[in-house]
Amino acid sequence: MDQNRRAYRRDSEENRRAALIAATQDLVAEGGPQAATVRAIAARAGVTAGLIRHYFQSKDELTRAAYRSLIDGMTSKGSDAIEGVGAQPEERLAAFVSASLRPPVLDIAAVVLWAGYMHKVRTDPELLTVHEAGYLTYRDALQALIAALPRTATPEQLRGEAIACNALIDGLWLEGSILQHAFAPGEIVRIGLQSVGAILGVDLLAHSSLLPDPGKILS
Amino acid sequence: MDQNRRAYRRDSEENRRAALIAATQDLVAEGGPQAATVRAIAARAGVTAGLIRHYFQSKDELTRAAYRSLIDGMTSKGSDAIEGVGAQPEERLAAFVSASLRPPVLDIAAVVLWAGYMHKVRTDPELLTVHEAGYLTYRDALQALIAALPRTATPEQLRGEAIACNALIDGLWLEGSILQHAFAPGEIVRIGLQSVGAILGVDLLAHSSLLPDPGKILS
DNA sequence: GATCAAATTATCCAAACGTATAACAAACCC
DNA sequence: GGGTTTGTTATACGTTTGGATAATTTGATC
Repeated sequence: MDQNRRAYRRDSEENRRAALIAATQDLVAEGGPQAATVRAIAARAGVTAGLIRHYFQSKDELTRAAYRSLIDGMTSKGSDAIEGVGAQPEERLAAFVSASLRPPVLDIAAVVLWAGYMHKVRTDPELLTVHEAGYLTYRDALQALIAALPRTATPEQLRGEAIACNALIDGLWLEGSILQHAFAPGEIVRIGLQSVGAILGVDLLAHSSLLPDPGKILS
Repeated sequence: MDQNRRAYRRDSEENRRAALIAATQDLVAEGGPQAATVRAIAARAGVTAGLIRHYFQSKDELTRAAYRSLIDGMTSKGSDAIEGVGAQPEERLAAFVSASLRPPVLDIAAVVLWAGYMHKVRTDPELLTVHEAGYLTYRDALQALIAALPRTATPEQLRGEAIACNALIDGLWLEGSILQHAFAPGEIVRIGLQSVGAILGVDLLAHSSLLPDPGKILS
């Protein structure tokens, strides 16, 4: 037995894969794609580099898995927010929009992480599929909420409105995250609700508790 | 004289720096930040790697210069578009919006290039300043066009509207570029004009020649 | 046309990269 | 509790990285 050999505990495939994916995301968010080397990922996950290739065919495959995990997480956050909210359509839409424009979604680390994968999304057809599926899932959820509003709208109109509201949220998410100091607390959410309302011809501000937890916002 | 030594011509500092910056942008757009190695950049620019350090203190400084160049180029495209357009406020705003949602701005390579710098923007205070300056320049130009509309609006309202319209354009630019095939030709521009108009309470579609060059759009 | 500063190339270096493979040991089975 | 499996570590390899420095050629000056 080698005294200098590192002690370790076996773990389930599930846990190891999750740990490696989380480590990858952390490193990309902190230091960009270049920081996510196999050695750094392994160190962050508390294992040695060789183990990566035991669970993933290559580093690229780990990268793909990490991107899938990111997209799944981000798109689900929106839908999670409308669970437990009242049945009033305006209220539900407002909750959906608000959740996407507040931490942990509105977060510079999330933007950096997302942007770090952009190039691979363009290059790798599989990742483009993941991106598109995530985008459409989110947009469809948004469109369903819009369709539930007490208005009459053609399918074409609904599609355009969903695309526009989605884009508005994306843009606010981007700049609100990157230039956090350039906006007042709650300003991004307020502008989002106001503008989505303007696009759809409804008043969302009236149907949203602008400060769902004032204590936390001030802290 | 070494027969094998590479032949070369002297060039102005201006040209060399521009060539190196252009090569850097090309490579980042094509293969992501990792593809922009000093050797690849030099090869693309038609020189040898050592020359980079002759004109830039380090690779990082070249990277910064390339990002500055990108931001300057993108923000100016919007303002360029309203030159020569009639004096009618709606018409000018429509031209500004349209230009930002069409090639060469609406372009997956531009998005990938922009995203490739995201991490450095977060890390490097100098790049964050460049980003913020570019963002504010564009938004201020937008706000000036909005202020010129035949309406009455408070400064606070104007600020919010400019932020919202800017975000809407950003979001449409992003998804319209990445998922080009998911939208009909001209759909992004139409949705942009329609939604910006809805936010501001004016009809931009009526004031824009939706197909400024139908032949080109169909080709 | 000899001189000379500057532009450009060539070469070298230590470090870090992803990957491959062999050695080891922890948990499980019977 | 001995044997087997396989999760995990250790080590090595060839390549590429950004940076430093030396050698050389260019174009301008006088």
